[in-house]
Amino acid sequence: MDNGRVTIRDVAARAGVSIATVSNVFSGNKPVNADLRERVLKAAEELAYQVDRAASQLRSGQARVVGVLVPDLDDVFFTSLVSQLEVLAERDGYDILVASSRDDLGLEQSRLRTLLAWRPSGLIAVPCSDAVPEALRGEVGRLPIVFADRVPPEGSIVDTVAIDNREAGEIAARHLLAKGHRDILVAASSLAISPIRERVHGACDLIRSALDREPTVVELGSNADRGAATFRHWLERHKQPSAVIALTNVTTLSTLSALARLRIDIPDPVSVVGFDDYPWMSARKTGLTAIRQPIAEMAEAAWNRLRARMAGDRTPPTHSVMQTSLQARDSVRDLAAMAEHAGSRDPDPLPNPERPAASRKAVH
Amino acid sequence: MDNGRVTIRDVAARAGVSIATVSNVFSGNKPVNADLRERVLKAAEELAYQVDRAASQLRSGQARVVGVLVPDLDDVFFTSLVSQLEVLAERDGYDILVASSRDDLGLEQSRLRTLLAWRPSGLIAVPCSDAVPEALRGEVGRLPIVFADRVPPEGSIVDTVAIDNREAGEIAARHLLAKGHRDILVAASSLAISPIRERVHGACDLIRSALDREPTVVELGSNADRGAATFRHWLERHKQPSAVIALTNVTTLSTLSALARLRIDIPDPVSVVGFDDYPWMSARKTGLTAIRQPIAEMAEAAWNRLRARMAGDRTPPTHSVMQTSLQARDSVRDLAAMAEHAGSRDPDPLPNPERPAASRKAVH
DNA sequence: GTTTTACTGTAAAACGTTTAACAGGCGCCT
DNA sequence: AGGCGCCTGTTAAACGTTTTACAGTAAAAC
Repeated sequence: MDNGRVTIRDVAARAGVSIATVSNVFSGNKPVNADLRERVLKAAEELAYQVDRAASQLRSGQARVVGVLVPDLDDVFFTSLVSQLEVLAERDGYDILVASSRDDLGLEQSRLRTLLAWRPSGLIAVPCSDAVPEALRGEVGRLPIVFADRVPPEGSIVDTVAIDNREAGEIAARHLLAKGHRDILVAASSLAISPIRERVHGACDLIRSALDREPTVVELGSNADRGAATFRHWLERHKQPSAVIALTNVTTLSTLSALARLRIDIPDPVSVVGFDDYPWMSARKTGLTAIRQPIAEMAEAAWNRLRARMAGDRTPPTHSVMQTSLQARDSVRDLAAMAEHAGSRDPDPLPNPERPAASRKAVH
Repeated sequence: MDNGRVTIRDVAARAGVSIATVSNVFSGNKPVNADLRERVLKAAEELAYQVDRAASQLRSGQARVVGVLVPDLDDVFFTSLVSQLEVLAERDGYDILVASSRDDLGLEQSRLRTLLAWRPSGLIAVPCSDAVPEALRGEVGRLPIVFADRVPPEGSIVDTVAIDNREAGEIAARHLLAKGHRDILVAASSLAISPIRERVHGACDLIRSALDREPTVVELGSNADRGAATFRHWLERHKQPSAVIALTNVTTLSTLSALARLRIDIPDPVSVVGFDDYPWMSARKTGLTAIRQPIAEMAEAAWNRLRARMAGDRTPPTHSVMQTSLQARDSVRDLAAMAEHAGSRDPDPLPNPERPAASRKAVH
């Protein structure tokens, strides 16, 4: 109380006990008699004592803080992830240090280094490349690490949580094919990002095998505005597709912006399947049909894995793969039904060859 | 190198210097000879040494970490703020601990306490009530604190950064009045939040003085989906307004969702002025007219204030007030022009009595 | 009645830094 | 030549905890 910061010593003095006892009361490491505990808590309350985490961590090696690294804090997908993780961490008494790599490998390096300097109990990262970042090399065995969303397709040396990206692409493509679309454009953010590549492959392979035709792929980047400009440009000098699959929430935005700007309506003449599921997607006259990622479940899976590792689990890395599902709304036109109608065939409005996408995880 | 964690001592040994020298090389507190510094850096490099922030902070009292508390990490406005702050913090060599109060006073208390336990160098908070949170009482003089966005209207004992909420409401109302709207509904998130109250007052006062009529105010809460349901309910049992002012990005979403669900078009029969400026607002056929908050500038102002305080500034608290501006797009119908046209008067399509809203800050 | 055992509390030694106090070397001014 | 600063480096003492080793007491076992 002398200089302003009240320490364990002040509390001990006021309660008339040793500092070890105060420590035991707060850390719960050793049992302490009920009335003594009372005295200590009372003294602490009166002095507004708070254990100093730096000191505590220095001595014990236990940090109760986890680092969270994402590529972009302006992308709702990542902030949703962070939001969920914050809740889970808080529930378990952890704090989170968040850092953004802005999709830059150099920055990722340095952000990771500063995160590691805190000696966190764990790390959840959405890396910006396929490889394990250099800064993490030395830590792989030691520090609990979970990679989320962007994970090397061939499995990894650390625990991972991601969706089935290939399937996500397939679901989108299958839906459009079922609705009779044949001229499908695939809008990706960047093919340099492996999960995006997977989604593209999922969509393209399916389309190719169904239509025997190679679908066009455009890269719109990770910025909504620039992506919109790019896509507008593209639209102005190419034949209009009958449908576009946007493989990212940002590319969805880019796609919609460009179409809006060119006054091209949805779903006629152009249908759209978007990615992710956010409130703005249903806050429009023609609600957006989209591939839903189970973000909450991903966060939970990542957190649970991290918890297990932090609790000492030394089993080989696991790779959780979550299922995506199609949230059907109004942005896809049913060309098939129209064709049938035109040909005055059987009514049978929805010949639905889609398989129901269960949203549960499969652990390898 | 023995147990796995490499310390300053290992580096000192390998470089053949004292630990103080190593410390000086890394902290830069005292100058150290060029070749010695080289030796030290080389040794550190080889051992992959990283200074332990807990130990460093314990001894020096310097944390190089700031706490960031927001009410909701699922609200784009707050995550945008966090995103900007992360960039600024990174630039200046700080890390950020982020916590969400989920708009709950009790949780805010406990989150603040755990943030404070880190002995951060500063704190940027968007509090969930008007008052200075209990947990911060003791820190007000000591710890650099900046409140953002939600600040007590009468000024505060800590530095604050916010927009001119009253004016924001006025700008929205003025725009609608200028466009000939007379039946204006004000959609707020919660009147318990003081900045929202201010925005409501700004809009209502202006409308009242222009029309001599009390506008209706609805509270839609801070969750987009629940707000949409609430608003839908409201719309079903009240006379349809000619325009809606949504005073929050979330209420904007709620408003649009409800209208979309009821198949009510925008801007005819219902015009909408939204809040904030996000990509999804222009990714629609009728782009959304909205009140733009200068988030980047707010973050910068908050950070600069915090930096100054952290550098020892002891002057009385300042209160930055930023200007909002109207981003006009297509969601407001010009009833005035139509009326004129109908009366076959002068063409004069845009009698625009709005004052241009400069977006620069004023410091009190 | 003495020895174990169990239980609680304490003293003191860490933890890995920073920093105050100090020491040695060298140039500079009387 | 001796004294004074300045520069650079070292030693050792913090910082506020946790934790190990130990001591004292009471209950249980012999």
